[in-house]
Amino acid sequence: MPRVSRQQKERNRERIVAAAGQGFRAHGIDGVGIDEVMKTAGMTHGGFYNHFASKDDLALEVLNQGFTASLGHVDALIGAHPRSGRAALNAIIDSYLSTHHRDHPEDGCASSALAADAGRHGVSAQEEYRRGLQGYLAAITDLLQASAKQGNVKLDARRAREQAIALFSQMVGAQLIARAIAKADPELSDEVLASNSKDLKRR
Amino acid sequence: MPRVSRQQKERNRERIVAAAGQGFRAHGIDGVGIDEVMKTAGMTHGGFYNHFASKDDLALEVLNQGFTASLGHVDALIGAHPRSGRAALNAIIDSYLSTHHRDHPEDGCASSALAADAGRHGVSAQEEYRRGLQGYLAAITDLLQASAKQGNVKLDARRAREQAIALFSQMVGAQLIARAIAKADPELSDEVLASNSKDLKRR
DNA sequence: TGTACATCAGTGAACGCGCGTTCACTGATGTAC
DNA sequence: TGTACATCAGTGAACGCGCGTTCACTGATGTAC
Repeated sequence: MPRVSRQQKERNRERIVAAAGQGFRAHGIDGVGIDEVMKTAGMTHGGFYNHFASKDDLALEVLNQGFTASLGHVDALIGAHPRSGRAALNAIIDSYLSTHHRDHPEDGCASSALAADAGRHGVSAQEEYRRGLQGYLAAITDLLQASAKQGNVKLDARRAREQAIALFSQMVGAQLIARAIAKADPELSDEVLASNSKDLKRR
Repeated sequence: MPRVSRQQKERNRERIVAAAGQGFRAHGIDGVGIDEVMKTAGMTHGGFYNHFASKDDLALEVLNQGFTASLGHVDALIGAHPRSGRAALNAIIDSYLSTHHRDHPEDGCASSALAADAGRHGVSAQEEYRRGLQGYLAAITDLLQASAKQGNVKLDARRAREQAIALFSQMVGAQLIARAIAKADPELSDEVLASNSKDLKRR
């Protein structure tokens, strides 16, 4: 049957990245094979190397795209609350700490799903992670400043960034812990999400 | 040469668990093989199955022992500050968010090193994680209540637990993020630890 | 525009390696008398 | 206490499987004229 048009090739590449993104997030980079990724993308494994030099190369692309997608989601939430930084922040918190996000890491934030993988991978994977992280932090810092301004509270840039880091760290940790016990103790897992959500909104 | 005395066998088992604990924390459960664990423990791989039924079985033991050890460390820190819950809390925060802890996951907290692994493993691994988590939360809840009492602040049990969950989640998230970018951007990694430390102590 | 040829995306078999697990063997340990 | 035998912890080779990667092949796509 092959060969396939340039356009089709590009579509296929995107399907591979999408399939790998879901698989890697759900089961870790080492937890999913090329074979499975390609099958999910609707092809056989052999063609993989027409698109990527190696599995690591794919992982970099997944990190890159994953953060872009997540940041898009954050921007959409911000756009839905144009008048209030606080409301936008709360929407982000609710979305991030939802049970749905816990139960569907494959469609969720790359930062929580792949933090451990990035820590154990090479510099280039960490580069990608870093880029995504900076994006998140910038967005949250802006919201915190907007929110402070709207509430007539003083908040200098340094302090806003500090708080953004704290807030994001807490969301990531909460999600990881909630997932780590989701199967064994759903109630405790729910409690972890709920307590963090309450605490974050009180800040 | 073998066989070996009962006592020696017990010692060997402990060496295996210790070696696996360090390896698993540093590289993930899937990142270290039986062969490597046994070599580190000073034996050849064949004897492994005289001690454990499977690698998963070993992983459970590692989780179990790992949390016990970490909780012992926390207790020691608390013991060093018998008069002040706040001082003990700050000591825990400093220890947890130290660059040393970031750079030596193999000797560090099982909760941050193995959260992702637990989330992806079966119910029994999550059971162990849950047991350890409850231990941490109980210790922190107590400290928060002691600290509040010493400062003549009202803090009911439910609220103390809520804060303990938030605090611990933040520490775990901070460490995971710091590790995820440690090689690619040490400065940002340091900033993540420092900002979280400041923020946590302000609470 | 049509024809002839080169390119190359996807296929599926195969390779090589690592890893979890098994097994026959050995000889020191533990035990029964 | 000593002797004879059974047990079994560690050894190292081997097995089997999965996974990342390679490769010869095919036939549709892209291109040169």
